[in-house]
Amino acid sequence: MRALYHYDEIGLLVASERTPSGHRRYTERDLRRLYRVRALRGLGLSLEEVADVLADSADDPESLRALLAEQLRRLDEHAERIGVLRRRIGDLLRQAGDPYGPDPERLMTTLEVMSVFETYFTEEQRGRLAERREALGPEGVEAARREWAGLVEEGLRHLADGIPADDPRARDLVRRWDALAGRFHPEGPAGAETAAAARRMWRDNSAEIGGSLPWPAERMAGLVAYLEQARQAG
Amino acid sequence: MRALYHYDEIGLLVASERTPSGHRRYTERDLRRLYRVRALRGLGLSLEEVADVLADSADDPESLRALLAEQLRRLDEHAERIGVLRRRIGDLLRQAGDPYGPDPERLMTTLEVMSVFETYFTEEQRGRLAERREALGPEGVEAARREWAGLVEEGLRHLADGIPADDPRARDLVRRWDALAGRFHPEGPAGAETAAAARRMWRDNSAEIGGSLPWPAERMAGLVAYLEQARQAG
DNA sequence: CTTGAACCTCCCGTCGGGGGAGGTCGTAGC
DNA sequence: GCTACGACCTCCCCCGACGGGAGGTTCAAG
Repeated sequence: MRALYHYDEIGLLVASERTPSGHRRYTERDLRRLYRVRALRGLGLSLEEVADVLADSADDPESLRALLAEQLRRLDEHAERIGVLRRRIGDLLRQAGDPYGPDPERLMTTLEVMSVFETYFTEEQRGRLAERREALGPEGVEAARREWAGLVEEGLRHLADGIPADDPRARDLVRRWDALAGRFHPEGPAGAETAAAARRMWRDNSAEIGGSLPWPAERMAGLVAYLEQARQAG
Repeated sequence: MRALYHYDEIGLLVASERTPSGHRRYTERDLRRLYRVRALRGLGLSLEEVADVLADSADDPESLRALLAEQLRRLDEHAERIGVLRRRIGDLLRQAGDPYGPDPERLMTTLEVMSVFETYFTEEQRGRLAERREALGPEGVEAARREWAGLVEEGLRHLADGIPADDPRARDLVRRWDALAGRFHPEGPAGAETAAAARRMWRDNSAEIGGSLPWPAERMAGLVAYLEQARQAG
Protein backbone atom coordinates (compact mmCIF):
# COMPACT_ATOMS: atom_id res chain seq x y z
CA MET A 1 0.00 0.00 0.00
CA ARG A 2 1.38 3.33 -1.04
CA ALA A 3 0.02 5.08 2.04
CA LEU A 4 2.56 3.28 4.21
CA TYR A 5 5.32 5.42 2.75
CA HIS A 6 3.27 8.49 3.52
CA TYR A 7 2.70 7.42 7.12
CA ASP A 8 6.41 6.76 7.41
CA GLU A 9 7.24 10.21 6.02
CA ILE A 10 5.04 12.05 8.48
CA GLY A 11 6.15 9.81 11.32
CA LEU A 12 2.70 8.40 12.01
CA LEU A 13 3.73 4.80 11.42
CA VAL A 14 7.41 4.00 11.08
CA ALA A 15 8.43 0.40 10.60
CA SER A 16 10.28 -0.58 13.75
CA GLU A 17 12.85 -2.58 11.86
CA ARG A 18 14.64 -2.53 8.57
CA THR A 19 16.38 -5.41 6.89
CA PRO A 20 20.09 -4.78 6.24
CA SER A 21 19.20 -3.88 2.66
CA GLY A 22 16.72 -1.23 3.78
CA HIS A 23 13.39 -2.99 3.32
CA ARG A 24 10.82 -2.08 5.96
CA ARG A 25 9.85 -4.81 8.37
CA TYR A 26 6.57 -4.26 10.15
CA THR A 27 6.37 -6.03 13.49
CA GLU A 28 3.17 -7.33 15.05
CA ARG A 29 2.91 -4.10 17.06
CA ASP A 30 3.35 -2.04 13.92
CA LEU A 31 0.56 -3.99 12.28
CA ARG A 32 -1.82 -3.39 15.15
CA ARG A 33 -0.98 0.30 15.01
CA LEU A 34 -1.69 0.24 11.28
CA TYR A 35 -5.09 -1.30 11.91
CA ARG A 36 -5.93 1.46 14.34
CA VAL A 37 -4.76 4.10 11.93
CA ARG A 38 -6.81 2.64 9.08
CA ALA A 39 -9.91 2.30 11.20
CA LEU A 40 -9.71 5.84 12.52
CA ARG A 41 -9.06 7.19 9.03
CA GLY A 42 -12.09 5.24 7.88
CA LEU A 43 -14.14 7.15 10.41
CA GLY A 44 -13.13 10.38 8.73
CA LEU A 45 -10.45 11.58 11.09
CA SER A 46 -7.43 13.42 9.76
CA LEU A 47 -4.01 11.85 10.01
CA GLU A 48 -3.02 14.51 12.51
CA GLU A 49 -5.95 13.65 14.75
CA VAL A 50 -5.16 9.97 14.41
CA ALA A 51 -1.58 10.62 15.46
CA ASP A 52 -2.73 12.71 18.41
CA VAL A 53 -5.25 10.20 19.64
CA LEU A 54 -2.83 7.30 19.31
CA ALA A 55 -0.27 9.27 21.30
CA ASP A 56 -2.76 10.42 23.94
CA SER A 57 -4.76 7.27 24.41
CA ALA A 58 -2.02 5.76 26.56
CA ASP A 59 -2.34 8.29 29.37
CA ASP A 60 -5.73 9.82 28.57
CA PRO A 61 -8.33 7.16 27.85
CA GLU A 62 -11.02 9.78 27.36
CA SER A 63 -9.35 11.47 24.39
CA LEU A 64 -10.60 8.89 21.93
CA ARG A 65 -14.18 9.17 23.10
CA ALA A 66 -13.95 12.94 23.01
CA LEU A 67 -12.54 12.89 19.51
CA LEU A 68 -15.23 10.53 18.27
CA ALA A 69 -17.92 12.71 19.81
CA GLU A 70 -16.39 15.74 18.13
CA GLN A 71 -16.27 13.90 14.83
CA LEU A 72 -19.91 12.97 15.18
CA ARG A 73 -20.71 16.64 15.60
CA ARG A 74 -18.68 17.56 12.54
CA LEU A 75 -20.42 14.90 10.49
CA ASP A 76 -23.76 16.35 11.52
CA GLU A 77 -22.63 19.79 10.41
CA HIS A 78 -21.40 18.37 7.16
CA ALA A 79 -24.67 16.54 6.61
CA GLU A 80 -26.57 19.74 7.15
CA ARG A 81 -24.48 21.64 4.64
CA ILE A 82 -25.20 18.89 2.16
CA GLY A 83 -28.88 19.14 2.97
CA VAL A 84 -28.81 22.88 2.24
CA LEU A 85 -27.18 22.27 -1.12
CA ARG A 86 -29.67 19.53 -1.92
CA ARG A 87 -32.60 21.82 -1.21
CA ARG A 88 -31.08 24.63 -3.25
CA ILE A 89 -30.42 22.45 -6.26
CA GLY A 90 -33.85 20.90 -5.91
CA ASP A 91 -35.44 24.34 -5.96
CA LEU A 92 -33.43 25.32 -9.01
CA LEU A 93 -34.41 22.19 -10.91
CA ARG A 94 -38.03 22.75 -10.03
CA GLN A 95 -37.81 26.34 -11.18
CA ALA A 96 -36.12 25.18 -14.36
CA GLY A 97 -39.12 22.99 -15.12
CA ASP A 98 -41.76 25.63 -14.50
CA PRO A 99 -44.57 26.60 -16.89
CA TYR A 100 -42.61 29.44 -18.49
CA GLY A 101 -40.80 26.73 -20.39
CA PRO A 102 -37.24 25.54 -20.13
CA ASP A 103 -35.46 28.84 -20.40
CA PRO A 104 -31.84 28.25 -19.46
CA GLU A 105 -31.08 31.93 -19.61
CA ARG A 106 -33.49 32.50 -16.77
CA LEU A 107 -31.83 29.75 -14.80
CA MET A 108 -28.47 31.39 -15.33
CA THR A 109 -29.85 34.73 -14.24
CA THR A 110 -31.23 33.11 -11.12
CA LEU A 111 -27.74 31.86 -10.42
CA GLU A 112 -26.39 35.37 -10.80
CA VAL A 113 -28.97 36.72 -8.42
CA MET A 114 -28.11 34.01 -5.91
CA SER A 115 -24.49 34.99 -6.03
CA VAL A 116 -25.19 38.71 -5.70
CA PHE A 117 -27.55 37.92 -2.85
CA GLU A 118 -24.84 36.06 -1.01
CA THR A 119 -22.45 38.94 -1.50
CA TYR A 120 -24.72 41.54 0.06
CA PHE A 121 -26.28 39.62 2.92
CA THR A 122 -24.52 37.69 5.60
CA GLU A 123 -25.50 34.09 6.10
CA GLU A 124 -27.42 35.06 9.20
CA GLN A 125 -29.34 37.76 7.38
CA ARG A 126 -30.22 35.33 4.63
CA GLY A 127 -31.54 33.01 7.32
CA ARG A 128 -33.78 35.75 8.72
CA LEU A 129 -35.05 36.69 5.30
CA ALA A 130 -35.85 33.06 4.58
CA GLU A 131 -37.78 32.87 7.85
CA ARG A 132 -39.83 35.91 6.96
CA ARG A 133 -40.55 34.56 3.50
CA GLU A 134 -41.65 31.30 5.02
CA ALA A 135 -43.87 33.15 7.51
CA LEU A 136 -45.56 34.95 4.63
CA GLY A 137 -46.19 31.67 2.86
CA PRO A 138 -46.32 31.12 -0.88
CA GLU A 139 -49.56 33.04 -1.27
CA GLY A 140 -48.23 35.97 0.75
CA VAL A 141 -45.13 36.10 -1.42
CA GLU A 142 -47.22 35.87 -4.57
CA ALA A 143 -49.50 38.67 -3.38
CA ALA A 144 -46.52 40.88 -2.59
CA ARG A 145 -45.05 40.12 -5.99
CA ARG A 146 -48.23 41.30 -7.70
CA GLU A 147 -48.44 44.44 -5.60
CA TRP A 148 -44.84 45.11 -6.33
CA ALA A 149 -45.41 44.70 -10.08
CA GLY A 150 -48.07 47.42 -9.73
CA LEU A 151 -45.63 49.73 -7.97
CA VAL A 152 -43.02 49.14 -10.64
CA GLU A 153 -45.50 50.01 -13.37
CA GLU A 154 -46.52 53.12 -11.48
CA GLY A 155 -42.89 54.18 -11.04
CA LEU A 156 -42.12 53.62 -14.68
CA ARG A 157 -45.12 55.78 -15.59
CA HIS A 158 -43.89 58.52 -13.25
CA LEU A 159 -40.53 58.37 -14.94
CA ALA A 160 -42.05 58.49 -18.40
CA ASP A 161 -44.27 61.42 -17.37
CA GLY A 162 -41.25 63.29 -16.09
CA ILE A 163 -42.55 63.59 -12.55
CA PRO A 164 -39.59 64.86 -10.48
CA ALA A 165 -38.22 62.76 -7.67
CA ASP A 166 -39.17 65.28 -5.01
CA ASP A 167 -42.80 65.31 -6.10
CA PRO A 168 -45.15 64.12 -3.36
CA ARG A 169 -46.39 61.33 -5.66
CA ALA A 170 -42.85 59.97 -5.99
CA ARG A 171 -42.30 60.19 -2.25
CA ASP A 172 -45.57 58.40 -1.64
CA LEU A 173 -44.57 55.68 -4.07
CA VAL A 174 -41.30 55.22 -2.17
CA ARG A 175 -43.22 54.99 1.09
CA ARG A 176 -45.46 52.21 -0.23
CA TRP A 177 -42.47 50.52 -1.90
CA ASP A 178 -40.51 50.42 1.32
CA ALA A 179 -43.54 49.27 3.30
CA LEU A 180 -43.96 46.40 0.87
CA ALA A 181 -40.30 45.50 1.12
CA GLY A 182 -40.64 45.74 4.89
CA ARG A 183 -42.81 42.63 4.90
CA PHE A 184 -39.77 40.62 3.91
CA HIS A 185 -37.36 42.11 6.41
CA PRO A 186 -37.03 41.03 10.03
CA GLU A 187 -38.23 43.21 12.90
CA GLY A 188 -36.23 45.96 14.58
CA PRO A 189 -32.75 47.19 13.73
CA ALA A 190 -31.89 43.91 12.01
CA GLY A 191 -34.62 44.76 9.53
CA ALA A 192 -33.15 48.19 8.92
CA GLU A 193 -29.82 46.55 8.16
CA THR A 194 -31.17 44.05 5.70
CA ALA A 195 -33.23 46.78 4.08
CA ALA A 196 -30.13 48.94 3.68
CA ALA A 197 -28.20 45.98 2.30
CA ALA A 198 -31.02 45.32 -0.14
CA ARG A 199 -30.94 48.94 -1.36
CA ARG A 200 -27.17 48.76 -1.84
CA MET A 201 -27.65 45.54 -3.73
CA TRP A 202 -30.24 47.08 -6.03
CA ARG A 203 -28.17 50.20 -6.58
CA ASP A 204 -25.01 48.28 -7.52
CA ASN A 205 -26.56 45.39 -9.41
CA SER A 206 -29.82 46.44 -10.96
CA ALA A 207 -28.66 44.92 -14.24
CA GLU A 208 -28.12 41.42 -12.86
CA ILE A 209 -31.26 41.42 -10.78
CA GLY A 210 -33.32 43.13 -13.45
CA GLY A 211 -32.41 40.37 -15.87
CA SER A 212 -34.76 38.01 -14.10
CA LEU A 213 -37.68 40.40 -14.23
CA PRO A 214 -40.27 41.07 -16.90
CA TRP A 215 -39.06 44.64 -17.42
CA PRO A 216 -36.01 45.80 -19.37
CA ALA A 217 -32.98 45.91 -17.11
CA GLU A 218 -32.01 49.46 -18.01
CA ARG A 219 -35.49 50.80 -17.25
CA MET A 220 -35.34 49.04 -13.86
CA ALA A 221 -31.96 50.63 -13.27
CA GLY A 222 -33.49 54.03 -14.03
CA LEU A 223 -36.37 53.32 -11.70
CA VAL A 224 -34.09 52.29 -8.87
CA ALA A 225 -32.08 55.49 -9.25
CA TYR A 226 -35.30 57.52 -9.34
CA LEU A 227 -36.58 55.90 -6.15
CA GLU A 228 -33.23 56.48 -4.50
CA GLN A 229 -33.50 60.19 -5.33
CA ALA A 230 -37.03 60.34 -4.05
CA ARG A 231 -35.95 58.62 -0.85
CA GLN A 232 -33.20 61.23 -0.35
CA ALA A 233 -35.66 64.02 -1.02
CA GLY A 234 -38.22 62.65 1.41
CA MET B 1 -10.63 38.17 -3.92
CA ARG B 2 -7.70 35.85 -4.37
CA ALA B 3 -9.70 33.31 -6.35
CA LEU B 4 -9.86 35.71 -9.29
CA TYR B 5 -6.17 35.15 -9.99
CA HIS B 6 -6.80 31.45 -9.89
CA TYR B 7 -9.69 31.68 -12.33
CA ASP B 8 -7.49 33.78 -14.56
CA GLU B 9 -4.69 31.23 -14.42
CA ILE B 10 -6.87 28.33 -15.44
CA GLY B 11 -8.66 30.39 -18.05
CA LEU B 12 -12.07 30.13 -16.44
CA LEU B 13 -12.52 33.86 -16.01
CA VAL B 14 -10.04 36.15 -17.72
CA ALA B 15 -10.53 39.88 -17.38
CA SER B 16 -11.44 41.11 -20.85
CA GLU B 17 -9.35 44.23 -20.47
CA ARG B 18 -6.20 45.37 -18.82
CA THR B 19 -5.21 48.93 -18.03
CA PRO B 20 -1.94 50.01 -19.68
CA SER B 21 -0.18 49.32 -16.39
CA GLY B 22 -1.44 45.76 -16.29
CA HIS B 23 -4.30 45.97 -13.80
CA ARG B 24 -7.23 43.74 -14.59
CA ARG B 25 -10.42 45.45 -15.64
CA TYR B 26 -13.54 43.34 -15.29
CA THR B 27 -16.31 44.39 -17.63
CA GLU B 28 -20.00 44.02 -16.91
CA ARG B 29 -19.98 40.74 -18.85
CA ASP B 30 -17.02 39.50 -16.84
CA LEU B 31 -18.86 40.32 -13.64
CA ARG B 32 -21.94 38.38 -14.69
CA ARG B 33 -19.74 35.44 -15.59
CA LEU B 34 -18.15 35.72 -12.17
CA TYR B 35 -21.57 35.60 -10.52
CA ARG B 36 -22.39 32.42 -12.40
CA VAL B 37 -19.09 30.87 -11.49
CA ARG B 38 -19.51 31.72 -7.82
CA ALA B 39 -23.08 30.47 -7.70
CA LEU B 40 -22.21 27.18 -9.39
CA ARG B 41 -19.20 26.71 -7.14
CA GLY B 42 -21.50 27.39 -4.22
CA LEU B 43 -23.60 24.45 -5.34
CA GLY B 44 -20.59 22.20 -5.00
CA LEU B 45 -19.54 21.91 -8.62
CA SER B 46 -15.87 21.71 -9.53
CA LEU B 47 -14.27 24.51 -11.49
CA GLU B 48 -13.89 22.17 -14.43
CA GLU B 49 -17.60 21.42 -14.44
CA VAL B 50 -18.37 25.10 -14.11
CA ALA B 51 -16.16 25.86 -17.08
CA ASP B 52 -17.81 23.09 -19.12
CA VAL B 53 -21.34 24.11 -18.33
CA LEU B 54 -20.64 27.78 -19.02
CA ALA B 55 -19.14 26.81 -22.36
CA ASP B 56 -21.94 24.37 -23.26
CA SER B 57 -24.93 26.28 -22.01
CA ALA B 58 -24.86 28.50 -25.09
CA ASP B 59 -25.67 25.72 -27.54
CA ASP B 60 -26.95 23.03 -25.17
CA PRO B 61 -29.45 24.42 -22.71
CA GLU B 62 -29.98 20.99 -21.17
CA SER B 63 -26.42 20.59 -19.97
CA LEU B 64 -26.95 22.75 -16.91
CA ARG B 65 -30.02 20.82 -15.84
CA ALA B 66 -28.25 17.54 -16.42
CA LEU B 67 -25.28 18.67 -14.40
CA LEU B 68 -27.46 19.84 -11.53
CA ALA B 69 -29.33 16.55 -11.53
CA GLU B 70 -26.02 14.70 -11.47
CA GLN B 71 -24.82 16.86 -8.62
CA LEU B 72 -27.99 16.13 -6.68
CA ARG B 73 -27.25 12.43 -7.07
CA ARG B 74 -23.70 12.88 -5.89
CA LEU B 75 -24.85 14.83 -2.87
CA ASP B 76 -27.22 12.00 -2.01
CA GLU B 77 -24.36 9.53 -2.21
CA HIS B 78 -22.22 11.74 -0.09
CA ALA B 79 -24.99 12.13 2.48
CA GLU B 80 -25.33 8.39 2.67
CA ARG B 81 -21.63 7.88 3.25
CA ILE B 82 -21.86 10.40 6.05
CA GLY B 83 -24.82 8.53 7.48
CA VAL B 84 -22.81 5.31 7.50
CA LEU B 85 -19.97 7.00 9.36
CA ARG B 86 -22.41 8.54 11.81
CA ARG B 87 -23.93 5.17 12.61
CA ARG B 88 -20.54 3.55 13.01
CA ILE B 89 -19.27 6.21 15.36
CA GLY B 90 -22.53 6.14 17.25
CA ASP B 91 -22.20 2.38 17.73
CA LEU B 92 -18.63 2.77 18.90
CA LEU B 93 -19.53 5.44 21.44
CA ARG B 94 -22.37 3.32 22.71
CA GLN B 95 -20.07 0.33 23.03
CA ALA B 96 -17.54 2.52 24.82
CA GLY B 97 -20.13 3.34 27.43
CA ASP B 98 -21.27 -0.21 28.07
CA PRO B 99 -21.48 -1.92 31.50
CA TYR B 100 -18.01 -3.42 31.27
CA GLY B 101 -16.75 0.01 32.16
CA PRO B 102 -14.90 2.56 30.07
CA ASP B 103 -12.10 0.39 28.82
CA PRO B 104 -10.32 2.33 26.05
CA GLU B 105 -8.18 -0.66 25.23
CA ARG B 106 -11.27 -2.58 24.25
CA LEU B 107 -12.35 0.31 22.07
CA MET B 108 -8.98 0.31 20.35
CA THR B 109 -9.19 -3.42 19.80
CA THR B 110 -12.63 -2.96 18.29
CA LEU B 111 -11.06 -0.50 15.88
CA GLU B 112 -8.45 -3.05 14.93
CA VAL B 113 -11.08 -5.67 14.31
CA MET B 114 -13.03 -3.21 12.15
CA SER B 115 -9.96 -2.60 10.05
CA VAL B 116 -9.13 -6.28 9.68
CA PHE B 117 -12.76 -6.92 8.83
CA GLU B 118 -12.64 -4.39 6.04
CA THR B 119 -9.48 -5.94 4.68
CA TYR B 120 -10.91 -9.45 4.38
CA PHE B 121 -14.45 -8.76 3.22
CA THR B 122 -15.50 -6.67 0.28
CA GLU B 123 -17.96 -3.88 0.90
CA GLU B 124 -20.68 -5.98 -0.67
CA GLN B 125 -19.91 -8.94 1.58
CA ARG B 126 -19.98 -6.71 4.63
CA GLY B 127 -23.40 -5.52 3.51
CA ARG B 128 -24.68 -9.11 3.28
CA LEU B 129 -23.27 -9.97 6.67
CA ALA B 130 -24.91 -6.90 8.18
CA GLU B 131 -28.22 -7.98 6.64
CA ARG B 132 -27.94 -11.42 8.15
CA ARG B 133 -27.06 -9.99 11.53
CA GLU B 134 -30.05 -7.72 11.32
CA ALA B 135 -32.27 -10.64 10.37
CA LEU B 136 -31.10 -12.54 13.45
CA GLY B 137 -31.90 -9.56 15.64
CA PRO B 138 -30.10 -8.58 18.82
CA GLU B 139 -31.41 -11.55 20.77
CA GLY B 140 -30.42 -13.96 18.01
CA VAL B 141 -26.91 -12.52 17.97
CA GLU B 142 -26.69 -12.70 21.73
CA ALA B 143 -27.87 -16.32 21.75
CA ALA B 144 -25.27 -17.23 19.11
CA ARG B 145 -22.61 -15.44 21.11
CA ARG B 146 -23.42 -17.55 24.18
CA GLU B 147 -23.48 -20.79 22.22
CA TRP B 148 -20.21 -19.83 20.66
CA ALA B 149 -18.65 -19.15 24.08
CA GLY B 150 -19.65 -22.72 25.00
CA LEU B 151 -17.96 -24.09 21.89
CA VAL B 152 -14.81 -22.12 22.63
CA GLU B 153 -14.68 -23.49 26.17
CA GLU B 154 -15.21 -27.00 24.83
CA GLY B 155 -12.44 -26.57 22.28
CA LEU B 156 -10.04 -25.21 24.86
CA ARG B 157 -10.80 -28.23 27.05
CA HIS B 158 -10.13 -30.57 24.12
CA LEU B 159 -6.83 -28.84 23.59
CA ALA B 160 -5.92 -29.05 27.26
CA ASP B 161 -6.89 -32.72 27.33
CA GLY B 162 -4.67 -33.40 24.32
CA ILE B 163 -7.50 -34.72 22.18
CA PRO B 164 -6.04 -34.96 18.66
CA ALA B 165 -7.49 -32.93 15.82
CA ASP B 166 -8.66 -35.99 13.90
CA ASP B 167 -10.64 -37.30 16.87
CA PRO B 168 -14.37 -37.56 16.14
CA ARG B 169 -15.07 -35.21 19.06
CA ALA B 170 -12.93 -32.52 17.45
CA ARG B 171 -14.57 -33.04 14.07
CA ASP B 172 -17.97 -32.82 15.67
CA LEU B 173 -16.98 -29.60 17.39
CA VAL B 174 -15.91 -28.16 14.03
CA ARG B 175 -19.22 -29.21 12.51
CA ARG B 176 -21.22 -27.39 15.21
CA TRP B 177 -18.82 -24.43 15.07
CA ASP B 178 -19.29 -24.02 11.33
CA ALA B 179 -23.04 -24.49 11.61
CA LEU B 180 -23.16 -21.72 14.17
CA ALA B 181 -21.04 -19.43 11.97
CA GLY B 182 -23.32 -20.34 9.09
CA ARG B 183 -26.16 -18.42 10.70
CA PHE B 184 -24.24 -15.23 10.00
CA HIS B 185 -23.32 -15.97 6.41
CA PRO B 186 -25.59 -15.38 3.42
CA GLU B 187 -27.17 -18.27 1.51
CA GLY B 188 -25.58 -20.19 -1.32
CA PRO B 189 -22.11 -19.77 -2.80
CA ALA B 190 -21.85 -16.22 -1.47
CA GLY B 191 -22.05 -17.72 2.00
CA ALA B 192 -19.25 -20.14 1.22
CA GLU B 193 -17.10 -17.21 0.10
CA THR B 194 -17.70 -15.13 3.20
CA ALA B 195 -17.12 -18.21 5.36
CA ALA B 196 -13.80 -18.85 3.63
CA ALA B 197 -12.84 -15.20 4.01
CA ALA B 198 -13.73 -15.39 7.69
CA ARG B 199 -11.51 -18.44 8.16
CA ARG B 200 -8.62 -16.69 6.40
CA MET B 201 -9.19 -13.69 8.62
CA TRP B 202 -9.10 -15.81 11.78
CA ARG B 203 -6.05 -17.72 10.65
CA ASP B 204 -4.02 -14.57 9.83
CA ASN B 205 -5.24 -12.33 12.61
CA SER B 206 -6.27 -14.35 15.60
CA ALA B 207 -4.19 -12.04 17.80
CA GLU B 208 -6.02 -8.85 16.82
CA ILE B 209 -9.44 -10.42 16.92
CA GLY B 210 -8.71 -12.42 20.04
CA GLY B 211 -7.82 -9.24 21.86
CA SER B 212 -11.46 -8.25 22.06
CA LEU B 213 -12.51 -11.60 23.53
CA PRO B 214 -12.59 -12.83 27.10
CA TRP B 215 -9.97 -15.51 26.40
CA PRO B 216 -6.22 -15.02 26.08
CA ALA B 217 -5.28 -14.22 22.50
CA GLU B 218 -2.61 -16.91 22.26
CA ARG B 219 -4.99 -19.61 23.47
CA MET B 220 -7.53 -18.48 20.86
CA ALA B 221 -4.80 -18.65 18.22
CA GLY B 222 -4.08 -22.22 19.30
CA LEU B 223 -7.75 -23.08 19.15
CA VAL B 224 -8.13 -21.64 15.68
CA ALA B 225 -5.16 -23.68 14.45
CA TYR B 226 -6.62 -26.77 16.12
CA LEU B 227 -9.98 -26.31 14.47
CA GLU B 228 -8.29 -25.74 11.14
CA GLN B 229 -6.50 -29.07 11.51
CA ALA B 230 -9.70 -30.79 12.48
CA ARG B 231 -11.42 -29.28 9.46
CA GLN B 232 -8.67 -30.60 7.18
CA ALA B 233 -8.94 -34.00 8.79
CA GLY B 234 -12.71 -34.13 8.43
C1' DC C 1 5.33 65.17 -3.52
C1' DT C 2 4.35 61.89 -0.45
C1' DT C 3 2.04 58.26 1.56
C1' DG C 4 -0.74 54.42 2.11
C1' DA C 5 -3.77 51.27 -0.08
C1' DA C 6 -4.44 48.45 -3.85
C1' DC C 7 -2.71 45.74 -7.29
C1' DC C 8 0.83 42.99 -9.83
C1' DT C 9 3.77 38.48 -10.48
C1' DC C 10 6.00 34.52 -8.57
C1' DC C 11 6.41 30.92 -5.49
C1' DC C 12 5.54 27.68 -1.60
C1' DG C 13 2.08 25.25 1.33
C1' DT C 14 -2.18 22.74 2.26
C1' DC C 15 -4.29 17.10 2.63
C1' DG C 16 -3.80 12.32 1.62
C1' DG C 17 -1.91 10.18 -0.99
C1' DG C 18 -1.27 8.43 -6.79
C1' DG C 19 1.80 7.47 -10.36
C1' DG C 20 6.00 6.81 -12.40
C1' DA C 21 11.25 6.77 -13.16
C1' DG C 22 15.21 4.51 -12.18
C1' DG C 23 17.63 1.58 -9.19
C1' DT C 24 18.25 -2.47 -5.73
C1' DC C 25 16.87 -6.81 -3.47
C1' DG C 26 15.02 -11.47 -2.88
C1' DT C 27 13.79 -15.72 -4.52
C1' DA C 28 12.57 -19.44 -7.68
C1' DG C 29 13.63 -22.08 -11.59
C1' DC C 30 17.09 -23.89 -14.68
C1' DG D 1 25.86 -20.23 -10.59
C1' DC D 2 22.90 -17.53 -13.55
C1' DT D 3 18.94 -15.38 -14.82
C1' DA D 4 14.30 -13.87 -14.70
C1' DC D 5 10.84 -11.49 -12.46
C1' DG D 6 8.49 -9.43 -8.93
C1' DA D 7 8.76 -6.75 -4.83
C1' DC D 8 10.74 -3.11 -2.72
C1' DC D 9 13.57 1.22 -2.32
C1' DT D 10 14.13 6.58 -2.91
C1' DC D 11 13.04 10.78 -5.26
C1' DC D 12 10.07 13.70 -7.53
C1' DC D 13 5.99 15.72 -9.70
C1' DC D 14 0.77 15.64 -9.75
C1' DC D 15 -4.20 16.46 -8.15
C1' DG D 16 -8.15 20.93 -6.31
C1' DA D 17 -9.01 25.31 -5.08
C1' DC D 18 -7.16 28.31 -3.44
C1' DG D 19 -4.23 30.91 1.07
C1' DG D 20 -0.39 33.50 2.39
C1' DG D 21 3.51 36.07 1.77
C1' DA D 22 7.63 38.39 -0.56
C1' DG D 23 8.96 42.00 -3.27
C1' DG D 24 7.79 45.31 -6.63
C1' DT D 25 4.47 48.77 -9.23
C1' DT D 26 0.57 51.83 -9.62
C1' DC D 27 -3.25 54.69 -8.13
C1' DA D 28 -5.76 58.20 -5.68
C1' DA D 29 -6.02 61.35 -1.95
C1' DG D 30 -4.03 64.93 0.75
